Parts: sequence; C-alpha cells; structure tokens
Amino acid sequence: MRELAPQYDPKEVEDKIYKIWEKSGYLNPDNLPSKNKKPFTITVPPPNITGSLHIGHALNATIQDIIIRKKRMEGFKTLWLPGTDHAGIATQNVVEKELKKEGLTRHDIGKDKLIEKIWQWKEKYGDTILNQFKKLGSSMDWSRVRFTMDKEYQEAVKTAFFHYYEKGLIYRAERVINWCQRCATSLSDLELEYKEADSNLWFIKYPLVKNSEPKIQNTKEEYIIVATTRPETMLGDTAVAVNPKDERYKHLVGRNLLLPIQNREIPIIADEKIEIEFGTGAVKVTPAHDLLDADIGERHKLPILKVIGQNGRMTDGAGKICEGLKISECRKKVVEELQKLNLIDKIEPYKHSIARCYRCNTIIEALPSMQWFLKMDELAKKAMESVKSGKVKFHPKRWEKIYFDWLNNIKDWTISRQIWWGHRIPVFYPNEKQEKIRNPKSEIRNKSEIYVGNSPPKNYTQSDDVLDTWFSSALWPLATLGWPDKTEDLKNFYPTQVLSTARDIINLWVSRMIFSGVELAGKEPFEDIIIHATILTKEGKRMSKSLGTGIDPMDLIEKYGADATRFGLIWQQMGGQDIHWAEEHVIAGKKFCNKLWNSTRFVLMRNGEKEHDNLKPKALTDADKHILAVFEKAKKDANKYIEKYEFGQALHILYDFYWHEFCDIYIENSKKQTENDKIIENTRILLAHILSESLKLMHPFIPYITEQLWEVLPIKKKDLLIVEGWPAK
RNA sequence: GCGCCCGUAGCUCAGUGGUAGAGCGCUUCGUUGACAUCGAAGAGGCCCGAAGUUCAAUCCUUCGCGGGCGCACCA
Repeated sequence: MRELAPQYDPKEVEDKIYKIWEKSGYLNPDNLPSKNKKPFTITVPPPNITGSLHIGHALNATIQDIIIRKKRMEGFKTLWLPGTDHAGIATQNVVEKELKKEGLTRHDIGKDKLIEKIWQWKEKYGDTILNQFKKLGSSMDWSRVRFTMDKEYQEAVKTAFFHYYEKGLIYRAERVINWCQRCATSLSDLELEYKEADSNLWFIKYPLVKNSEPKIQNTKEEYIIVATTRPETMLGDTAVAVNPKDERYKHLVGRNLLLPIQNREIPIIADEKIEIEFGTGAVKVTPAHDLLDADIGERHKLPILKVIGQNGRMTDGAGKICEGLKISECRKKVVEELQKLNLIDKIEPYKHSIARCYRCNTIIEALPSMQWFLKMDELAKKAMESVKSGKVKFHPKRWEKIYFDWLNNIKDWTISRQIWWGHRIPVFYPNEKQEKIRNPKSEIRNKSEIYVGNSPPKNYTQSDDVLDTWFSSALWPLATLGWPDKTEDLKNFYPTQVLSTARDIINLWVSRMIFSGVELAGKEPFEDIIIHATILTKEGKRMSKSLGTGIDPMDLIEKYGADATRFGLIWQQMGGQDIHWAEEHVIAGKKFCNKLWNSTRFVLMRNGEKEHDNLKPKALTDADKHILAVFEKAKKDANKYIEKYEFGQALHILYDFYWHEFCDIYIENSKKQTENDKIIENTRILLAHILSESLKLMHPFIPYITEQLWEVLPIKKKDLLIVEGWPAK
C-alpha cells in the first residue's frame, strides 16, 4: 500500500492516470475484456480545427464521458470516436487572416498554395482541441481519430453526392441565394445571423403612367408611394405589389408606374403576401435582390434584373450613374437623385434585423446565382418520420419542436460554396465549356455535357465549387466508421447510440445526419439526442471571446484540476436549463475531491494493509443498517438519473450520500465501532465496501481521483477501475 | 409577430398539493489523529404579482410583470 499525501494534488495524478488508461488499451473497444460484448458508440461532435476548447465543449465532453464510462463499466464494448471538422469557411477565414498579416490575400498566392497553407495550419494546430479533451479525462479511442477531409472521408462524401445525384435529388439552377461578398460564396439560410440595426424607412413616390387604353380609367392620383429600407435596390425593381384586398389601390392594379431614375415602366400587381398595414401597403418588388420578392416575381413571371454584383458593387444593370458604386454609396446616390426629382415623400428612422454571415459578420446580399441544390422534400419527410416514430428521441423532448418547425418549412439546400477549402464537387465539365460554366447566363442545359463520377473523360475539368461544410458533417457517424465500405467497424458500431450536442446546431447538423443516415445506410445514426445546456455568464449573457466574458476550461483545470472542473460543470447541469456560470461549484468540486481523498486515507488507516478479497459486510449495528440502506437508495437514484441523462441530479445524490451520510455519520460512528472487538472486523469491511462501491459510482463523473484511490485500495484481484463492474446492475 | 425557457436565502440553483432545501458567502465556536480544501451551531426567504381550482398552492390553470433564447419575407 502506498502512503497518501494529506491533500489531493490533481497535478500529480491526472497525467499519470491518463497514461495508464492509454497504456491499458481499454480506450479502444477491441482491447476491452471479453465480458464487454455489446457495442455502445458515441461519435464526438467534431470541433472545428480552428477552435480551442470552450466551456461548452468541456460540458459536452464530460457528459459523453460519463455515459461512455458508465457503459464501459456495465460491460458494453464502448467506442467513443474522436475527430475534427475541416469547417470550410471558418478555417479558410482564419488562414486568410494569417495571410493578411503578411499583407497578402488568397488571390495573391492562388488556390493550390492556400489549400497547402491550410493543411499546414491543420497539422500545426488541428489537434489542439483533441489534446484538451484528453486533459479533461475524456476516454476516447485515440486509435480511431477522424477528420472530415481524410482520404476515406472524401470518398464517402463523393459517394453520398453520387447517390443523391443519381436519384435526381441534386440539381443546378440559377436562384436568388444568400451571398457573402467577403467570403465570396453562397450560404444556406441556416448560416445567417440576424442582427438588429438602426436604419431608415424611405418613402418614395413612383409616378403613375397615363394610360392610353380607353378600358382603363386614368385617375386623380399621380403617384404611388412605396416604403423601403433599401432604396438602392429600386434600380432593379420590376413591379410594385399591393394586397388585392387593399381598397386604396384596387383600382390601380394593372396600371404602370414609371420607375424613377431608371425611367422604366413597371406594372402594379396584386399579391396576397403583401401586408396592408405595413408602410404604405405598396411594396417595390426587386426579384433579383430579395428572397420574398423573388417568390413574388416567380408567381407573376416578372423579369429578374440584377443590379448588385457578387463583388458587392452595382452592376451595369444599375444604370450609368450608379454602375460600379458600392452598395452604401449607391444608396446615397439614389436618395440624392430622388430628392432632386422631389420624389422622396419622407424618411423615418426604422429598426430592423439584417442578415449577416455567421462566419465573418458581413452583411448578406440576396442575389441570383448559379448553384447546386439538394431537394429536401423527400429527405425532410424521412427525417421527421425518424423522430415521430420514436426511433430517435430528443432529450429534453421540447427540442424536437425546433427540429419539426424547420423541416416543415424546408427549402432546397444550397450545397455549393465558392470558397477554396472543402470537398470539391465531383462534377466535371468539358474544357471548351469552362467559360460558359463560369458565366451563369449560359448554363449548360444539356445534361450529357456534364460528367458526374469518379473517372471523368479526358479534356474534362472539375467544378471549382466545394460543398457546404455541413454536407460532409452530415455523414459523420457513417463516414467515421468506414461507410460506404462494409467495414467491421461499420457493422459493429453503426448505428451509434447517443449524440450529445449544443442546441444551435439541431438543424444545421443533427437533422442532416438523421436523413443522411436513413437515406444512405437505411438506419438512423443514433437513438438518443442529448441537447445539453448552454453556458452563459452569471448575468445570463452569451459568453464571448471578444468581450472577454468567456471561460477557458484549461484555466479551470490548471487551477482546480480536471475532476473539480467536471464536477462544477455537471453540478450545474440541471434539467437542461441554461447555466448561469458560477465558478464556486468548481471550488466545491475541488473540496469534494479532497474529502474523498481524506476519507479514503481514514479507511486505509483503520484497515491497515490487509487485503480483502470478499467485501461482504453484515449489518450488525443500527449505523450499519442505516448506511447500507441509504447507500442502496443513493445507488439506485443515481443510476436512474444517469439513465435519464440528468447528470446534475445524479451527482447531487452521490455527493450528498458520500459527504453527509458516509463521512459525517458513518465514519464518525465507525470510530466507536472499531473499539469493539466483536464488530471491528465487520466495520472495517463495511467501510471498505461503501468506499469502493462509491468510487465506482463516482468514477464516470470524477475519473482521475477515483482511479487513483482505487489503485491504493487493498482489494485482491482487481483491474483498473475504468473496467470494473458497475455496482447498480 | 409567433413560440420556448426561466423568475425560491446575498450569489448560483434544487424541491414538494399540506406554509421550504444544497453549494458558495456570512456570524459564533472548535486545531479530540481522515480532512481547517475540516467539524459543530447559527442568522438569512409574504417561494415575481393578481385572479381561479382546492379543505389546503411556492408547486395546478389563466392573465400580467421582469429576464433570456429561438423562429419569421413585414418591404
């Protein structure tokens, strides 16, 4: 037996214990004892290679580790598969920022060189997070680390693309899409963040054109006033719309207006979608640069006139005086011109939300662009069915509403991106058509001129587009296990059992994994989805790196130890509620570890070096009976709560039992009992029994200290605690 | 606008149809061999407001107020 120091020092224990786990091989399911038969799998939500571990990751990793460790002790063949995501736009942006420090842009060095730089960056920093997971004590299988740009993973992505393409679910079309001018790429709706901003509502007069047809009466009105937050887009207006029920305008529908500045005639049309109450009830319609207007335009077969280009400047369509101007400049210019013409009725201050890029915060423009889309109707139905049937369950259940809401209103998914870092779309065009392809106006309509597949004919060149990062993330549980190859791992570990993640990617990621799994492998990728708490500041605000309100879990580990950090995180994870972060609970965790340490010292001192091989205590005294009874209850309740994924509750129970029942009461009683020769032996066995069983129950929560204490317990024939039998079964 | 979550001790949060609990903090006492990262004792709460259901509500229902979040095409 080894002497225990009078205080617990995490620094002396953690790294040493982690190495023991790694060396034991038990992190890899293939090396687990033969009793561990039935597979149990979690694939970690792959963090972006750009990131470092934040407090939310730490909570999530701890939750998954608790589940995995418990299952491993219960005798499952557990696989917790680690990995990282290439995170297309995010990563490219980070590396571009690095370039900028040298005064370079990506265009200066070119595509190949940029991609090379990103790979270098990945080699250097990409494993940061994985090492931080280790520090936390995560019992992941390091022999199976995956990356979404691994060679095999790229094959999986292509296979998925071909599958959808052959099924006719993938198509290319010119549509009005979200465009980030800084990233120079399209974005899906989910990649936007709306932020409120102060702006104006401009009220502009559009003069009515006198009508020569006798059937249509000319009226007293000389103009219609439209209200807009974006005066510059008027240059691309192709109609003005009013609600058909609006009495003010009913008689004007069908008449023409003269679009100021451009001096084009545009019709007045009627559309149900127009709110009578808002503004003047008359809306300028710019099909090229507004998603709603694009819908209206389609319904009324309006021409689409592009006035804003992908570079964020006005196109020739905007007319001579505005061509080449930035959007903001053009706005000023247009307002100025309108004022000259005396066509501004009034300007009112107005607050509204503006879409911004979720990666770089640039204002998003809607504009027509040739992109690849994935048809969503059929896939969305499958995804909904998986949850409706109960094959996949959300915990807490309320989150399924977010899921259904999105799937019920789904639009086709824009899967192509114009960035450089990512999975190239496996589509090839004949070389002589390259120019045409880059120019959306002359899209190749003839399908036979496109090659989709693995071995393109000579003189064909691959498309420059890459896939949305989430297209590959959607394959995570499949591709990491070897799909589409029928590997042993795929057979053993797919479908997985649990997915634990943050609520903000329920649709971005979770729903897409579900339909991908069902569509491509015929099985839902997991059974239970845990949506864990979001950690906010004590004041209830979002943590933010730039505001310095974030918390680095590594600092906590450094200060209090990994077990205390895990304890603090889980202590606060109650009922799926958001956590208003309070560090004192980590301090409580540190104190608890020390209590555990010292109570173990006590038991060892009382029991001496004698090794037990059979800890079957009897209940001889009232104190004995009491402690055994409350222990049974604590064990049962803790187990129940872990199974319901209510980890905070489970931890509270174990804490209360251990400190207040075992230490405060039983240990105190045992001091007297060990003075009585008749019961001294049984008391010692009972002490050792409760201690060792408690260590097992607490191991998933605070793995390092429990493994360390287990090591010094005088018990015969023991393996590492990480594979000891779970007591509550 | 619609929806979701929350409002209990100074702080972070549990909890129950029969007038409340933990951790941290605070006060007083205590260094008897597990632990002062401790032990003992204690102060501290019209359980957001109003109405309703009930013998009885902090807990159920409705409506407010306050805080947070998500969704939405309000130009």
